[in-house]
Amino acid sequence: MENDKTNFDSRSLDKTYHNPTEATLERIGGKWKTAILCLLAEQGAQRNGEIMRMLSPVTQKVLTRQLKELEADGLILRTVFPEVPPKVVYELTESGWSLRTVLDPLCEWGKRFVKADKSV
Amino acid sequence: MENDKTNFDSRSLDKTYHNPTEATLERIGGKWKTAILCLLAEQGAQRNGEIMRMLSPVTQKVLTRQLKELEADGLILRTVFPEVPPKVVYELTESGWSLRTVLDPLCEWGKRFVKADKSV
DNA sequence: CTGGATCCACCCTGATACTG
DNA sequence: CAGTATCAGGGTGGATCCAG
Repeated sequence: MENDKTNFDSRSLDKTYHNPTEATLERIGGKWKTAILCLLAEQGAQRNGEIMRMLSPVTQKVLTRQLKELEADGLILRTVFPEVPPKVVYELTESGWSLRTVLDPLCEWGKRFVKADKSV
Repeated sequence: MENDKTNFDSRSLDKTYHNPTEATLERIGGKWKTAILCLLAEQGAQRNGEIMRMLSPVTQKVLTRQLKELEADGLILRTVFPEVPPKVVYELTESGWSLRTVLDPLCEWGKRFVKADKSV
């Protein structure tokens, strides 16, 4: 009755993809995931509060979920420092770093598209 | 009362993106869009029925919507041949072709991830 | 052959309030 | 500071029937 949060890590087991791109998009497709990954890639390890501030209007709950999913997919590493007050740091894993080959073009194309869109 | 279908092309006007990647993902993020784009990139121009068969369990309505959105975003070109029976051909535009720089890494990473996932 | 119209169901996101 | 619980809303995919 409390394992209704683990639905996101069951997809990688039985899912059949029509296209390899689906596998990627399912992992970075969350609304804030690419922003998180880019942030960690550019700024290095960040605390929860830092990420929250950088992503402006994201709520704690949603951010936590995105982070948990990213962690479950092995893209980021979550480290808890046993201190008071609590301190949690997120950073990219090796697999997360390998996403730069995906995120960079994604970012580049987005910038070009938006620019072209405005110039019309 | 009949313009409730144009909601998908209004996002590019007022949307503020937290990250350039969002702009890209919003255009290729549909469930079948990457598959469509990859298909058109690899197989060239295709008819509606062809695409439908290639993407197996997609329904006509959903496929049509994805195609319309891709067309509205200027990624594919829709050509109607005034024949009986009707013949409609979809093909990539220049902008659509430029997406290969995004789709290729997306595809590559997906293949590697799935493979690594299974090898665990 | 191609595409529109409905109705439906699910998932994801978001707002708020609360806990350690 | 970090995370959870609950509830509500919107978007999106899907099944089916209908039309040119």
